Amino acid sequence: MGNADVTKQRILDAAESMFGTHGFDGTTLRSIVKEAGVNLALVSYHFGSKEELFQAVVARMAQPIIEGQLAALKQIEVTEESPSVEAVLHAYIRPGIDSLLSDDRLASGRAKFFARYYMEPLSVQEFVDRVFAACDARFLDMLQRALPEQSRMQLSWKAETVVSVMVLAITQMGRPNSLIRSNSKTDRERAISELVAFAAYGMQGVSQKHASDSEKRHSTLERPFPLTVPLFSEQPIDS
Amino acid sequence: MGNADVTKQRILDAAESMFGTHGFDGTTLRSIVKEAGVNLALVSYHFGSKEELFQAVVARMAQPIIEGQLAALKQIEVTEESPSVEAVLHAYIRPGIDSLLSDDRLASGRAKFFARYYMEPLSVQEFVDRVFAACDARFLDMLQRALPEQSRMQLSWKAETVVSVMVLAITQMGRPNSLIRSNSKTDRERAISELVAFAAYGMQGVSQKHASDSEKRHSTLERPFPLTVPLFSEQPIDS
DNA sequence: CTTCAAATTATACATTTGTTTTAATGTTGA
DNA sequence: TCAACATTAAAACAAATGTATAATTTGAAG
Repeated sequence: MGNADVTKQRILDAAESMFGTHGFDGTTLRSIVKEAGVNLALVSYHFGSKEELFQAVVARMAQPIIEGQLAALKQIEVTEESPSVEAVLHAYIRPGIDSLLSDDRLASGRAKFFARYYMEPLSVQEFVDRVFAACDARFLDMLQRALPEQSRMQLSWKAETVVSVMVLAITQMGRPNSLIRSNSKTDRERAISELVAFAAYGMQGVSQKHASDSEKRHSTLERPFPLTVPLFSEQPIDS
Repeated sequence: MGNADVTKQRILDAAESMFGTHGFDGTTLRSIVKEAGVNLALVSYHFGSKEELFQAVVARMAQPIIEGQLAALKQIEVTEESPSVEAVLHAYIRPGIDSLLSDDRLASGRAKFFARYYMEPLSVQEFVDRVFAACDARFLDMLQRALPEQSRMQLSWKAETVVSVMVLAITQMGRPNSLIRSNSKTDRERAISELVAFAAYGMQGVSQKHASDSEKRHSTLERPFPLTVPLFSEQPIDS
């Protein structure tokens, strides 16, 4: 019935906040149900176990992010022949920021949760990786098209870095001297712009010392700017 | 006596690994003493409590990092009049990477621990912040000298970002497509160079949209490259 | 109103946890 | 040798935890 769904959402809300603040092991089911204002047994009843509840929280949070990212990537595919680094990064970063901060009531806990589960134990990390794997792979492909001169390995660790930076920004939101001062539209927009700029510049950074590595021949430092690299390689991203 | 110190180090080693892998709440004292091969009561005997043991682990790990960073910063102060962004970042990143990965036997667990406690609950984070506060403040001051046109707020969140990126690199060490493939001197050197390059470029990135903010007047994008504010000799920061 | 399955509650239970204690044994320097 | 420190073993304990169960309430269909 409809009322059961309300209860499930209440539990998910509380779990999201608690898991984010105290981690998986540091969170007790009793603290969750207390914050949710429901009975302890309802967790088992609706979700089965603590672990399944955790997975439900991840799934609920990941869905709008992934959907937004895929939509933005598709938008780029159809509108731009050769996407710029900024465009790709923007397509990746904006849905993350917007989704995580959309619900004012949940923004803080949601940010903490998202940040935390990137550092959780292997089992948790692998689960999260699986959830985002398909979307991240497509993002990486697009990034490769925008930066064809960089090796896959370089792009890979830099892409992970972008995620980490984005998560950090959300986590620190509201703290003094943080990038996102408040969860307002204007602050979010500025943050997205700055994050994209930071990441785009960083992506272009190639070590001089080891620039003669096996995988790459050119250092972007040796070439004139523009960040935006013209691109002809076709290979459309399949569906 | 001397033997007691050995025992304490054994406990600290095991605790470092366990806390890193499973977090504070996810780690039991019994698992620690089992891995250390000592008796359970010795934790209370030598450290008092689980929390005090944790603090001891943090202190032991932070000390060489902070010492290395301060030494490198001092080196810059005396040798260069106007330090480059790269030099400052190098002074910050190298001691972190080197210290954390110096002991092969502990490298993996130490990296995990270091990465994890940046995402731990408020109480833990505040404790860690206190440990690194003085050193980080000096780093930020030096960075301000290298990038005088950027606001303190911008430098602050970007500096935090540098830490996060460094930690991420260490955490992912050894994984496929990660920046640090193995804990060898050459891989470390390359990683440091690439991290510095990434961070230095990112530091220069300033959002175009909001470049007319109250705090800053110039966008680095509007100026001709070079990233490097005058830098003549990249002399090795030895140890 | 009755019925009945879904939803919720209160309670119980077995485990694990951090911590402490007691007793015995080992180690080391004076 | 003496004495202080270090280590081990075993046990105990209260508190907290995830989970399971039986009882109760709810709400809508018949």
